[in-house]
Amino acid sequence: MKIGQATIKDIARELNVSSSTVSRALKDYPGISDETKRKVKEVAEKLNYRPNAIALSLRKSRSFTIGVIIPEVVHFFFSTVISGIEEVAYSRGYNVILTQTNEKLTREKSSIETMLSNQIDGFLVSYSKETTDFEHFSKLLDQGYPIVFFDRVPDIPKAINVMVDDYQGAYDAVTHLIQQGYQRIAHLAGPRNLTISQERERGYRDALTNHGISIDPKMIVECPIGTDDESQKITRELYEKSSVKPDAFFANNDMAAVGAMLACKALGMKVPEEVGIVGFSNWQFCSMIDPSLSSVAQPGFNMGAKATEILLDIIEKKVDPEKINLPVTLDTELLIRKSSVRSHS
Amino acid sequence: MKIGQATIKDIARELNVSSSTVSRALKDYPGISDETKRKVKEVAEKLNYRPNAIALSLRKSRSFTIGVIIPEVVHFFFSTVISGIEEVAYSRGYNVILTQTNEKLTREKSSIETMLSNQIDGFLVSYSKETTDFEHFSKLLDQGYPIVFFDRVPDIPKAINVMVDDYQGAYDAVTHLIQQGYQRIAHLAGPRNLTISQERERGYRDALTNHGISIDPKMIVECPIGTDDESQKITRELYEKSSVKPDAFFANNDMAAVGAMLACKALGMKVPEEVGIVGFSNWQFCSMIDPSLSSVAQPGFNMGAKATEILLDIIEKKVDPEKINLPVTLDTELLIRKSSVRSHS
DNA sequence: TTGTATGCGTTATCAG
DNA sequence: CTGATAACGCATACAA
Repeated sequence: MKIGQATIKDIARELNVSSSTVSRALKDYPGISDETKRKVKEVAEKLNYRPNAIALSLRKSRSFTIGVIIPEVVHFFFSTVISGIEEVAYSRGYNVILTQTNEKLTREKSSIETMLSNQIDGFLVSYSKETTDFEHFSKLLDQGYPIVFFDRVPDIPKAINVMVDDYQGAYDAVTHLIQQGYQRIAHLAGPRNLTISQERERGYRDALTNHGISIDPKMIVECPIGTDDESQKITRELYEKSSVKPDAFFANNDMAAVGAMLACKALGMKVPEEVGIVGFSNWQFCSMIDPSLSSVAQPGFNMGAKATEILLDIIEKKVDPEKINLPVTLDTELLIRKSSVRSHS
Repeated sequence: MKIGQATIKDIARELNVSSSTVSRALKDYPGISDETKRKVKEVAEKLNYRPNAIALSLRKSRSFTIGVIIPEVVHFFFSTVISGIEEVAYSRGYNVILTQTNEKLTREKSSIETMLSNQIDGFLVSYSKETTDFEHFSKLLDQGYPIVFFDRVPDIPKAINVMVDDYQGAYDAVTHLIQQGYQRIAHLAGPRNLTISQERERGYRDALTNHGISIDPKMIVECPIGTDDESQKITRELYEKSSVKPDAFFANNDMAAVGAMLACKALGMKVPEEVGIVGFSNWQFCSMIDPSLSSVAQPGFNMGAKATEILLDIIEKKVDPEKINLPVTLDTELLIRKSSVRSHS
């Protein structure tokens, strides 16, 4: 009827035994008669007994809950990561508490506080765009809290970082464009304070350099927001106000790539014949647009899964945090579609 | 140093007072000297005291945590809903525990069990495609657990349902197609056991009927999975194997709409000149594809926010569940883009 | 094989 | 104004 859930005591009373006996019987402790076990389990079933995880947490100082701090839930890549996290956590019997920071540092901090209050066993975090100081994380690490960072990872001592090989992904993408005969490849860069943006830019630069193409700073434009509108505007300006005339774009993300594509089309240029485009992330829509968008696929699900596995291994002391090969890097995969392939050079 | 968090007892010991005094001082109870309060707070600060939410939960039988059960995280609409949920929960001081069912009934049930074990204060659920029997929910409702269903809602007593006006959204979409001069409008329907699919189909039917167009059962095809591949195949078959030749599609979701669009293009038909297409959900990619896809926008964020507000109001007894006007329906908005607009009939 | 006592961190109740 | 005690549900060291 009402909410009063049955407890161990209720079972004990019903059977005229002590609650410790019930506790032990329920967990198949050695040294409890089969007869008692049977009866206890029977009554437990009858009363619809369900262990109180809160009481357990208090007792064990373990909540079997991990906290996930993420910039935005409504983001294809992050939602994919969450899915991987949830999957592994579920299979290993852990709960997932989720908060999004909306890219706000204050919210990042307050979420950490709340989660600490709730005695979570560990953190999985991808920090906000506002976060430039990592003191609040360092402190936790120093205190011995298990944290695994993913995707957006800080460069601080003891941090365990799981990331994709952004550098290689970018390098591959730009090399591909070069091989397709594109000569003046622009880069729509991401927010400069994020390591991932820096790595992708580095991959872009090295690919050009290693293929004997000199780097033109005007060809590198930052798209701090990352929407298609923004990059559409930036792309238009690149052609109209500047002397550079890119014949290809390597974008820091797919939205920016789509913006560039739309802008180029609007300016009367043909993709991929006149302009080649490659994005980053491989969002769902890549295969649905026309021409379909080549993109560097990030293994979001795997990243979430891997980060969670490491975190849980640390929590359960199956592994020594000091002994993990860092950083953990996952391979990207360049998916070549129509937007970057010229039938003939 | 190590994990041992400071507790009320630590503060009490440090000041040679009792823990009850500390507890009261921290909460600004009347009847504690300002002097004591000051000192307690000072030490609390110094020791970096943080209340143990788990102990509080045990004491109060309230966890300030709500459980969200959702089919898939990696889904634009659902991720939007989660965002709304998280936003409201955060602002009202609640945690969000998240699980995805991957459309599996067994997982739905086991997630409920886990959450009950964790003494969550209430549920927000959108059930799985496999769920046809709602006994597990009815039982909870009968026991007085607060549950608010959203999007995929069951037709059972006491259920509090938050949904979009799928009927009206579909009706508007089909009416729009008719007004654009399309005559043979097909419907790519969703899984039949979901109310939302039924409602959308009903809207489709009524729109046709009310505009004097008779309904051809062959024009209604179920797309149980909902991927673009599936609907691409189905669309092709519609033209090749069947005698019906639709000149428009109203799809149960955007992925299916894209599939239809791709299939039509592949068959050499022009969109929107020869075939009009309208989707449902207004995923991000709608504005990015060519031609841009008209779609019925669902207020996902608002749905999550609204559902959470209702749930928390019930939990905090600010509102009597019996007195809520049901169902709670949110308006859709038809976003007309290029895929359904003929310059001239 | 089972029972008793204690404690996890907090607060409500009752005394003083 | 403050302290002692019990209780939330459970697990375990120690006794029997």
